[in-house]
Amino acid sequence: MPVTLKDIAARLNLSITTVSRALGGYPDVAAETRQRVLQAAREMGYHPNVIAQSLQRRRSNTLGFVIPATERYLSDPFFLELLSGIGDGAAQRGFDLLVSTCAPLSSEERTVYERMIRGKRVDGMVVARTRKEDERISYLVQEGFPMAAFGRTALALDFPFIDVDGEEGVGQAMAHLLGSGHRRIGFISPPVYLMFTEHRLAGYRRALERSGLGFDASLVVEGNLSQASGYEMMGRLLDLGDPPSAVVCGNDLMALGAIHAIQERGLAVGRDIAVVGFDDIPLAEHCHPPLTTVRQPIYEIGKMASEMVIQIIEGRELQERQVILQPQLVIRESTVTTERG
Amino acid sequence: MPVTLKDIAARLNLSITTVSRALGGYPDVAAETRQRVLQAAREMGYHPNVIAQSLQRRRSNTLGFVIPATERYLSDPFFLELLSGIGDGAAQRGFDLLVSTCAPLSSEERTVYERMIRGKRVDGMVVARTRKEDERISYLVQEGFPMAAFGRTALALDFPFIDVDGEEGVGQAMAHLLGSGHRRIGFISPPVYLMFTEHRLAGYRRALERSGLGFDASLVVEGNLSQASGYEMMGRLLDLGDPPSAVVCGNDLMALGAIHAIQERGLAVGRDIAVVGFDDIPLAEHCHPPLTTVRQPIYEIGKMASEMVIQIIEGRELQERQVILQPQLVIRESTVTTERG
DNA sequence: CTGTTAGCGCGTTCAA
DNA sequence: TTGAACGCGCTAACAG
Repeated sequence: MPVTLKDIAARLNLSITTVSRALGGYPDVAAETRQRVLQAAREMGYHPNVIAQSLQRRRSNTLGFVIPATERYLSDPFFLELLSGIGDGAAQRGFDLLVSTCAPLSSEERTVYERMIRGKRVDGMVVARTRKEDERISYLVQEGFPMAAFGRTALALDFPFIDVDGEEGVGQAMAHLLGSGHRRIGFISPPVYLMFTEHRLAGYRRALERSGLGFDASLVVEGNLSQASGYEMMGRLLDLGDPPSAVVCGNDLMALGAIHAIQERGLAVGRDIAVVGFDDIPLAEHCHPPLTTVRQPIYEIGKMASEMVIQIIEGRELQERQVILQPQLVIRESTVTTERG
Repeated sequence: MPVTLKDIAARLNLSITTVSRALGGYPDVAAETRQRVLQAAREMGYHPNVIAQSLQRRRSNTLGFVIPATERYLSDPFFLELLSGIGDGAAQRGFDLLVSTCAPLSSEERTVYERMIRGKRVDGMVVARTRKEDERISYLVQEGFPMAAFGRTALALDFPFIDVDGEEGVGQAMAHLLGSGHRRIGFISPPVYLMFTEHRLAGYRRALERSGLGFDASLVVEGNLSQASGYEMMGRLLDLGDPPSAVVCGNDLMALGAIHAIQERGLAVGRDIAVVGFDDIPLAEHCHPPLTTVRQPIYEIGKMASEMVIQIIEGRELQERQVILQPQLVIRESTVTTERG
């Protein structure tokens, strides 16, 4: 049986309240009494029952995060990095993290969020991979529930978020490719329902227009962020009568798939076809050739997001409710022509 | 304010008890009363307070999982797949999942486990990446706390686990390489403190001895499961006066790093040097060349593990307390000589 | 400085 | 079939 305040109180002939206060570090407790309580607690191996504390304080000290698992075999390292950022940020402030997975846009999604929130399981939520019309966000905002998102939406809603300027990021990538002489540049797009797709596509489009090349819809294909889809979509681009000499991918995973497709056809990535990704997951550095990509600090964003939610939960004002970070292009060999492929 | 049983009871002029019973599906409630309660609950948007339920039932219906995060930027897709398996298995049985990250072998590790367990936050734990002397397991066994592990230990402890026969898996890989004519085969080992290292190394060693080649310690190097270390360790093997013509890696991530190192030196993976991994993460199929690897069903193992823990929590007997699955070698182009590299 | 009382929201006796 | 009373373990108001 676990030891409770009651047990300590009984042993010391004190009231439960006094024990609670001594342990809680309240000032109105005799120094000697506090010592006795502390020692007894240690000896008896006391650990507070967090559930009981939560009920009483009406605070679970827990954050919720639902991983939008597109495929059954979820494998995007992106989420793991984000998850550890969120978890570490939470842990540093004494919060736990409750995690679920749920297919985005599915009917259960609402249920999963409701269960966490209405059941008082969590005090706040972190939302990732926001969508143009994001029902998760409108639900949370409507409920007035503490939250922070990684990403914006197209909704006219004011909520706390952190995002990376995807238009700028892809703009940098395009400038790099155009500067290297590329004139036909393809784009393997993420699903259009995602908000960041709009930004990244805008970066692509604007760069083309500014350079006077103009937008060519046949060079844009849509994948689902997995390597498999990057592989497939790159195949389609290569099958074009006049295939592109460079391709920008909506994320690193699709870029890896694209590299595979290119190499499988005996072409050299970098020399024959340049490839750019987005994210800079650790794999990007160690694939072959190393991937030029737009870096976003995923871990840090996760950490910031959980810190923001906790600030809100604790009723403190946020200095910055909406943060847009500037990404940075990391140039590696997948866009460099000296590469042997 | 959230609606509670009390609110429903007040509205219907019933006692809290009756409302609770009607909602809980107990038989001793008039059919008509039940209908009224159900309807009122729906109308008022009632959701049970899970925290209060947990306190009363002395069950949180939550599983705990601590990700052993070796690096700060945790990126092994292995854990994401395992996590989603655990989460799905738990969700199917009405359990939530509480997740933390913690560096393995660190001093905080004990604290993290204690916090979850002694605080009654979770009813059971899933442990992954077991170690030869695993303090997490000895702690849990000693506490008699419900748990299931992915992996065995060297401890003389009887606990529920699922594992994959790593000796057999590497044995298959070695048979394949030896059958292809390789005579100098390297091994990029996982950290020796991990239990599965012993099994996989045994498979390597035994195959060499059986084939009469004998074990050569200079062909074994130790990495830390990251691509970066696979890259580095492969470099060391290539720097040998008489480098191996094939290498077996302790996991896929290190294999990807090894491939990078090989290609960077202008050698062709498959033709010049064969590479085998372990895990079959989704990336293995879509790197270049596609990776020959020993497949273990990570998602399914995660699911089984959470199911096992829940069985134990619910006091039902386990049919199989200790499961050892047979892995399967998946042959792809990284070990096939026709590959151009 | 300490104890008594009350209550967080729920489930579970035991009577009626 | 229903309700009153109690307790899960803890914190907070108020006395003393």
